[in-house]
Amino acid sequence: MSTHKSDFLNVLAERGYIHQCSDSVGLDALAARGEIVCYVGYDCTAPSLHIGHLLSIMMLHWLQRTGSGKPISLMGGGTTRVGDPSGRDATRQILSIETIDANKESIKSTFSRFLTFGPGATEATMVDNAEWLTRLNYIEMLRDVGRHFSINRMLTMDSVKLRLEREQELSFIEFNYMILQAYDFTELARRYRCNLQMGGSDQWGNIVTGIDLGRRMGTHQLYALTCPLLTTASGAKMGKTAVGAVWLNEDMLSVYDYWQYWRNTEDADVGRFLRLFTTLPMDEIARLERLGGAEINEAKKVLATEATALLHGREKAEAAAETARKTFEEGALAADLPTIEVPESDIRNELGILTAFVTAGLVKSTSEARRQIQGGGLRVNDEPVKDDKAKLRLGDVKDGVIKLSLGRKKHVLMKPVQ
RNA sequence: GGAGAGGUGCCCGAGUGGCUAAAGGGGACGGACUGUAAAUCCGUUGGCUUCGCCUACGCUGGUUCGAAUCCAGCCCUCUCCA
Repeated sequence: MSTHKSDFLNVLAERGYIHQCSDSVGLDALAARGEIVCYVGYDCTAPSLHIGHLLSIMMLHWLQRTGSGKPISLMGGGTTRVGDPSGRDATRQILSIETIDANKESIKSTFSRFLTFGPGATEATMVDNAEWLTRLNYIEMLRDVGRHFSINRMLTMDSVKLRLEREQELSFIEFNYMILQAYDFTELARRYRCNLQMGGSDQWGNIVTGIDLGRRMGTHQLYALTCPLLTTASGAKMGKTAVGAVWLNEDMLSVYDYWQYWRNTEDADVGRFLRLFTTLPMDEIARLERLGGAEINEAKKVLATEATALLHGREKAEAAAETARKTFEEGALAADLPTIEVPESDIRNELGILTAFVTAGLVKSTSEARRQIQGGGLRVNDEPVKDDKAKLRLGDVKDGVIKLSLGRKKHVLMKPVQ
């Protein structure tokens, strides 16, 4: 099964991370000598990375873990000001510099969970391309870099071509994105002897453009490695939950909800996700994958706990598992469920059921609450709500809380406080 | 700058004066069935102090008893031409 010389490529291959590679033989040789310096770029378009970024982070993790080289996580403080058109139908909203900087700060912490930072040969580094991109001079840039780009070829790149075919606007600023990303690659090659860029399969064009630019500008040989764009077995894009995107920052998605996301994996995805999103040994994964029928739920729990432990730490992951066990398997009240506090006087004065569910954040509006009641989707202390004029009273408080539920899976505890 | 096409709810898309809170589809949410899965079936999908009221079809005005639908101006997108 070991088709490569290096642990790095063997691990990536057997776990299913590899989509395309510009030169796997050449890259394998570098990896075997531990000479890879690899970067992945992350745009700062939101205050948190999400589950879609996880694959490339895991690849950096494995690079470090196999001792094959040095990971660099590049914050796109500069490129985010331009906006990547790849995989986008419409122009990105141009973000303010303050927003980008705030996002950048908020994203950074995620990496320390997966990578060890430091000056060593296999220790990770974090850089921000604003550092060099914002200092570029337009005319110099055109002369030194721009002359290496052929518009003819740029127009054939998917990120550009798709826009044009769909008759969606592509602004000049976006058109420049790939030039900046290509330039980043050469800049990192110069500064850190970076020789590999990884990313999602939608980044292939941008990365290969960078390799090309490197050759024309006389850097050492550069390599590209992309991971597949993930969808679930039934074809849906990954990363959506009831709550919204699956964020990696804890303040945007609770550990419990993150655990739940993995727990609800489709049967057909369990093996694949165990390989991609946990670091369990392959034979253990093979064993879990063989579980059939209802037993596969055990594998899903392992997946959830392992994946959560990587991001949030084992202690929190196990607490989430325990909360889920109490809630689903015992039907008991788990104190760790999301809790909101309300003044006790509100409940003493009888809180309207509609308002209560809106306050708890389970529904967006009282109208939605009404509809959910009609459809039988709201419960108080596990009893279905039948009347939209019902009130919460002090008598509903059990063990200090009132349990509000939307559907079978979403629960919020309402806690009266003085 | 000129000519033409177009801007509808989360998205796609029908609708060319009242029966339109706006067909149909997708997505999403809920219910049933299960295994906290998938598939399937059913329901819901603007807001509120909900047997009523308010807000909504790019924006602003106008015509009309009545406008998403007609008129005027403006903004934006696309195609062709200069």
